[in-house]
Amino acid sequence: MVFMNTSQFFKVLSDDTRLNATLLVMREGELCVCELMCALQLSQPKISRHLAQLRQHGVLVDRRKGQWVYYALSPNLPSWSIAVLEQAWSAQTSVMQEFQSLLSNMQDRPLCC
Amino acid sequence: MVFMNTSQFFKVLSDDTRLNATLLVMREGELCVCELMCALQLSQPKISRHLAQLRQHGVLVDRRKGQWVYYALSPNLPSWSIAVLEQAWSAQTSVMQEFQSLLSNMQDRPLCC
DNA sequence: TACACATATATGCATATCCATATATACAAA
DNA sequence: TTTGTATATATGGATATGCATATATGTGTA
Repeated sequence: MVFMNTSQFFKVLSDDTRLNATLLVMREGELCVCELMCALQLSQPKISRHLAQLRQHGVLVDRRKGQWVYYALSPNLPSWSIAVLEQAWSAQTSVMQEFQSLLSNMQDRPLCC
Repeated sequence: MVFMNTSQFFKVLSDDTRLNATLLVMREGELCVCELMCALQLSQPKISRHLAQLRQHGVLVDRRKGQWVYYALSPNLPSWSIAVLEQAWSAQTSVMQEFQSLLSNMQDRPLCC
């Protein structure tokens, strides 16, 4: 779904799981589902379902590599939504740093390309 | 409710009525309920309910003047949320201009201070 | 002044719809 | 088969909305 109006974009970001996953993916470049499970400490079906929503609304794109599916920010996002995500990051910095810390301490982390 | 986390802020803006009302109020400075009814072409109870939500979440503040209740952006909004609203305006400019046009054509518009 | 009425806004209630979540299961790759 | 990921289903809870009504203020009239 390429087209998205403004309130729909906010709606997609109105859930903590989706917001944190999006910001973490933005900052890290690309993350697979198991990395997000570890960083956000959430169950696999829960993460997966929210990632599907983000994909369906054109916020994230996915790419399978072997057994893993990696998610990244969509290259088609308009500049205003990137700017909104940057503002959200600035409002969330301290929380996001905890997620980054959990991620960097992850055991058996799959190697990104 | 002064404190608001990031996803809650997005949730408040995730509805067209609330988003458009907030942006219009931001641009016009202060608007009463009947002006918003006219600009957004929506019923009074519907507008009133959404304005109440915006007030309860600290996005708008209200001020009664005679029979009218005027709404304005809260002076306590953090800068990142102002920046988000500005981005939203830029994403919505053409639609918002139609609302501004309806507003300027309103008959018997109450005089703002 | 007192009273009736009009206008602007808010709210209680009922209802329909949407959303998040858990559990279980399916699919895909190694 | 095992591991990683997606999805179907059921369920509880939140949300939006319409209708009717309440409240608050203003206006006119006697």
